[in-house]
Amino acid sequence: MRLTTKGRYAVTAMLDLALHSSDRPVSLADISGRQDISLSYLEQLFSKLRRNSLVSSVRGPGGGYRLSRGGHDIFVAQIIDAVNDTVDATGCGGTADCQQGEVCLTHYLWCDLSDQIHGFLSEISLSNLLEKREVQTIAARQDARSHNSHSSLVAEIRGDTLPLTEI
Amino acid sequence: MRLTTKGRYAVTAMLDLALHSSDRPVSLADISGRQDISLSYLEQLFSKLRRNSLVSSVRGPGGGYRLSRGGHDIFVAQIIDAVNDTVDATGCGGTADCQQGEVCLTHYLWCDLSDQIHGFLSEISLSNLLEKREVQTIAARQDARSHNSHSSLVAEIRGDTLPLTEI
DNA sequence: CTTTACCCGACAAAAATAGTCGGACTAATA
DNA sequence: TATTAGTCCGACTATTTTTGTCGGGTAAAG
Repeated sequence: MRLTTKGRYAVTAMLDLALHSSDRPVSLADISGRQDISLSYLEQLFSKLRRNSLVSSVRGPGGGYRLSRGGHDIFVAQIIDAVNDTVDATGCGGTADCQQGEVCLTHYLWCDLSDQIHGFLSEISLSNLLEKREVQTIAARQDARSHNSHSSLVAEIRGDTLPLTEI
Repeated sequence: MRLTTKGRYAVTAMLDLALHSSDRPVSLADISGRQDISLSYLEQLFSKLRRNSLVSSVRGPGGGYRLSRGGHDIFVAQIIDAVNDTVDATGCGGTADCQQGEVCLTHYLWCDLSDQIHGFLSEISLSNLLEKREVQTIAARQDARSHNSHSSLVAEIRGDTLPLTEI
């Protein structure tokens, strides 16, 4: 599990897709214009997203992409995994022949940590983000003053009460 | 919040330090030998760890590094943050002048997601890992057969019951 | 049959990662 | 006091990943 700008771009694009989905598919040019991601880069990302059956494509004029299933069934972790093809992450995988036992221990440790984050992001669906985001959009227009009103968005989604100490 | 091998190296090294801490400080050469991380790279990492007051150093023969405070008070998130100096992460920070409102929305979305992960990793201390890891070491020696016995280490630590679907 | 889009592979610039090297400085100890 | 084991530090480099660009395909609508 890696967390880089690549995954962020993918999540952003997928959210844009969910946000603008209707009867007509959404073209990458539209997403590119709205989200300020280069068209060619979007093509690469969506190629992977399509191969991982997160989106389906429609070719020709008026074509574009659609979510392959409902936004409630597409999770942030799936999107990030789809664009991060190098799932190796550790060097020695599974049957690990790292020198002594100790190296393997920290290796396993990291895998567990990584898996936990994965599990965490597997709980947040596109719909979760979308629904809250719509509310947020309206709220942002209504009181365009308090710049910190977004700070517990995901916490609200998950119903957590984490204190989120000092980022 | 980024999640790369750099952070993994740092966490691994810090865990090694906690594991071998006694009256005498631990030299980087020792950690390098045990964890198979190049000495020079460790020097870079520990330079940042020291500047972030996660470790303290003792120079001269018999010198090395010590945890600056108890392992129960050092958290995974702090270690990862310490070695990832580029805390920018988003391009437009805070007062964001991204084109329209929409870009800012996904921007904020990602910040929230990132903050959640950060909060998550802020709950796991070095001691948490160390304690469980010792148990794990013994367990690994006892039944060196079932290769999947490590799969819910962190879940156990946090008392979660996440189903950890398909990694 | 032209246009609009997806599709695809090769290429490339830029950044981050991972590691090297040489030379300081510091303090224990022989 | 000379040696030695360690941290410290900056510069340099190689490799990989990110972030694209480019050129040419293919499919389908009008």
